[in-house]
Amino acid sequence: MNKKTNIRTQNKKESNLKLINSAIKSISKRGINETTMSNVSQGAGLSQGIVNFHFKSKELLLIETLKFISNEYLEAFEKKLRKAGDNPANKIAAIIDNDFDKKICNQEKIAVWYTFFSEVKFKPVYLQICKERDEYYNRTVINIIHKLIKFEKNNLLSAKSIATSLFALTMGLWLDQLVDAENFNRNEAKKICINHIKNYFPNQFNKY
Amino acid sequence: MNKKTNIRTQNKKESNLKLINSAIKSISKRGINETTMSNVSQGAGLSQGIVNFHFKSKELLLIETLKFISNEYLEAFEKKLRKAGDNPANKIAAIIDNDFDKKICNQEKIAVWYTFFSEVKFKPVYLQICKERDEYYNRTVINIIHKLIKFEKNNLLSAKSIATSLFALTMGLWLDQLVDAENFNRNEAKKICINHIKNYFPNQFNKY
DNA sequence: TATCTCTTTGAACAACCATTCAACCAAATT
DNA sequence: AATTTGGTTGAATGGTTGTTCAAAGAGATA
Repeated sequence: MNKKTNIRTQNKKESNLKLINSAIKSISKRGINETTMSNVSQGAGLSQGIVNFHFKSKELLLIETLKFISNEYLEAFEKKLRKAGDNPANKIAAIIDNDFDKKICNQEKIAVWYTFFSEVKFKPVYLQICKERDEYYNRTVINIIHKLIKFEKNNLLSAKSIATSLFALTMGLWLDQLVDAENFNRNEAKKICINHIKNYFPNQFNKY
Repeated sequence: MNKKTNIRTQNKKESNLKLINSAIKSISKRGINETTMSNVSQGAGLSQGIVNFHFKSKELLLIETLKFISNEYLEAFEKKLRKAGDNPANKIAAIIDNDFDKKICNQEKIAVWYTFFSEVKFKPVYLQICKERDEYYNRTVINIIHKLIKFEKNNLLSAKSIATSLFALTMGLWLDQLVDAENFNRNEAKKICINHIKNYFPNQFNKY
């Protein structure tokens, strides 16, 4: 029988996904320390020992969970970029749009991101996964900003610094959603980012 | 005998401080989950049961630790502001200077901040302490920006939004020091912040 | 249908760690 | 000097939780 239509393989994949989603929910609700194997398996509607069967250990489950949200981010990022066409200003706008899209930027996911951020200093694996995402973002943004600079000289900051600043601004606004949830506003956040970059390239962002 | 010169009271205070500093070190090295009472007491050169005597519980030690770095931040913030005089641009520059001062912005302290940030969602006490700091920062910055706007109309964003953006940018750059430690540069970070605000008020920041 | 393979169950286990506390000791009070 | 007060010690305790694994169940194979 074909491995892809194999019911067992399919079920296993499903259980895997259920467990990761349950882990996301639990981490965002309780944090990593108070997320237990019981929590995760119960949340997935499965039994105690199952997480160890699927992921070997709690640590490996956490790593897969981080990889999962990282991939989710990157896929959405690429998709929005492809849709944006060739215009560099539109591309930047698409990236900002993606970063504050409800699917990416919501209490649950942001809480999970920050849980992992807080441990990158002593968990090299977390650091590597986060860095890969960051570097991909930065490389992409730097390339776009080079094009913006070509059309509109900017003598205040380098492309690299502007990319860093946009990324930092985004991460900081994400944090706002955790610390100041009631006042956080997705559109306001987008506006802040757009204006930030518009200040460096007023002509190319005049329609925003 | 006067309570302030009382040797016991003095020693107790010293032990308290030693324990909090040891907690900061341990959290920044291992995170909260793997910071044990043994770790903390040993790091302070004291014995096992002592943390419970001083702080009642691990949770209360953590709360005091967060309060400690929060106060440290606010005190430095106020001090730098007082020194800056009345000019609003100088005041903003002083705030940025403080945020990336080595005493405030270093791997150890930032790691601790982010550890607590990551738990504000399910630890109301952490949230409250972080919020108090944030709100103080924001109120102060908004007031200064109102003055900047008076002298130099800005029709892109409100004072509130500009304050939010500066704070977010700062928090995001702090995060950079954790995730991209090798490339993080204190002066570059300052420059990014200054330029960000300079873009909104070019005339008042022309000397920066 | 019978056998084999892989997933799931859930009880048992072992390790870790926050907390407790009786005993000790040094400083304060009388 | 004698007594009281209160900070410190470190071993013992108890609860929590990640991990293991034998048994069971369900799908694949022949």
